[in-house]
Amino acid sequence: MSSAAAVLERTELPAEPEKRIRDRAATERAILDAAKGLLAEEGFQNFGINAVARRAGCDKQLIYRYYGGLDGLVETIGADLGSWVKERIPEDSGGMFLLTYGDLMERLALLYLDALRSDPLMRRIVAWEVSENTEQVRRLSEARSKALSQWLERMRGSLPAPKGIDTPAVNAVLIAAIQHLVLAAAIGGQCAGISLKTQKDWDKAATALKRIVRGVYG
Amino acid sequence: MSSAAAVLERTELPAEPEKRIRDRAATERAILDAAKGLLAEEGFQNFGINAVARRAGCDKQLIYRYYGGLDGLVETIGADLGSWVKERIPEDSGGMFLLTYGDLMERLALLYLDALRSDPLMRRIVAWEVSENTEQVRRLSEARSKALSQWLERMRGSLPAPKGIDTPAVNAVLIAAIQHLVLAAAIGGQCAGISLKTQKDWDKAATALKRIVRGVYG
DNA sequence: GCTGCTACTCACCGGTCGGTGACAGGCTGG
DNA sequence: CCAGCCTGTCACCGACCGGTGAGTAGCAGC
Repeated sequence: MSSAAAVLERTELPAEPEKRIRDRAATERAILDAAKGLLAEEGFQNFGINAVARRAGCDKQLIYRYYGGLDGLVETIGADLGSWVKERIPEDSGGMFLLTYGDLMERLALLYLDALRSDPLMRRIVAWEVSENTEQVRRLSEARSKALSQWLERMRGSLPAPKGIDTPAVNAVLIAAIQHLVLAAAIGGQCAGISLKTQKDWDKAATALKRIVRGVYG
Repeated sequence: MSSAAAVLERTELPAEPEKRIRDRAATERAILDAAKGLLAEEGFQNFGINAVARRAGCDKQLIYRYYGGLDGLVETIGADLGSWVKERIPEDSGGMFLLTYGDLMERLALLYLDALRSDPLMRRIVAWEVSENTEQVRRLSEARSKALSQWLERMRGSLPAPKGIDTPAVNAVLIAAIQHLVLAAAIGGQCAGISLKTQKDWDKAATALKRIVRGVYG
């Protein structure tokens, strides 16, 4: 074992992440970013103290010190979900007037579909929610659903709900459908027999979704 | 350490599962049952060779020998899913005539909802499918979707599909909705803001589902 | 009784997990 | 200058993981 080999190995390592030296804020950020990235890329299966510390390039002890362990870290991620919503709320109505409840829900469904499709972290969190029933997941779930409902509320504005329809139940079914479609697609590229890989596939799914929304809400 | 203590401990153990002695078939069955039970009760998180062997009351070596490891065992579980369908297919039409495609899909949606609700193993498998993308899960997923599609096909009979509607896409959305509702309910007792605990909650969800089906298919 | 096969158990491997305590080095207030 | 704090490192713990090789109990045929 020559020192040359060691040097080679070192230089081969990808982008030695610029040693933070005694900069707590930067370290905390690195840990949080590592946690979010890891969760988004690997899922909750391999999400653990050791993995996060490895990815953040610091000692796991710091995670205990700064966040009080994995639970605190997850809670911090949950607290960030509020900002997720804010980033993704389109403030305008996309240039169209939402005259009816059907208009609103169609737009909302399609927006939510795209938002979830383009956000691996959120997808992993949703998958986590339906797979494990621990305290940390419950808290995360609560944060997510709160963020979502705020989003819905904001989109809804002052539009009156249609009479004679249990809108919360119907909307829950729609949301459930969207979430499951996106989860299944992200994992296996298909759901219940239809392929969900290309944009064309997604267009068909979106059309079906629109048809369903219009079917109930007109 | 007196032998009395050992005896006490032994008698305290729950239902010492009647030592199978050199009965390979029984051992194989015990392993398979343990695997299914463990998966249904604990989920895929803690599903491993050691846990299955512990529950089956035998050495994990036997799992390697008889099933070729966890993968083979999972595959065997998948093969059993066909029988799951057969057990749950109501051969009659529930005493009603299914005149339209809407009739069929409504009945099918409600049946699938109840079937999933009452089968923890199937729920865990669905949750697994949207959480992990390994070969074993893919195979399991394939077996499940095949069993499901056969079920649908059998229910459908010779009813013509409505024109002008992308029925596969619409049905996929419906199936997705059902699966996600049941998964979310089984974990947290709610989904997208509505509670899913009591039978009354489920009635409301079922009504919403019916309304949606009738909205698209008439 | 001996041989040989099958069913089965045990002990151990390397590795990773979450978690903790001790310690080194730099910065800061005095 | 030094004491004390803060940041970060390191070594280590017990538990569990999947996986393997060696060894043991029970039964058949001869």
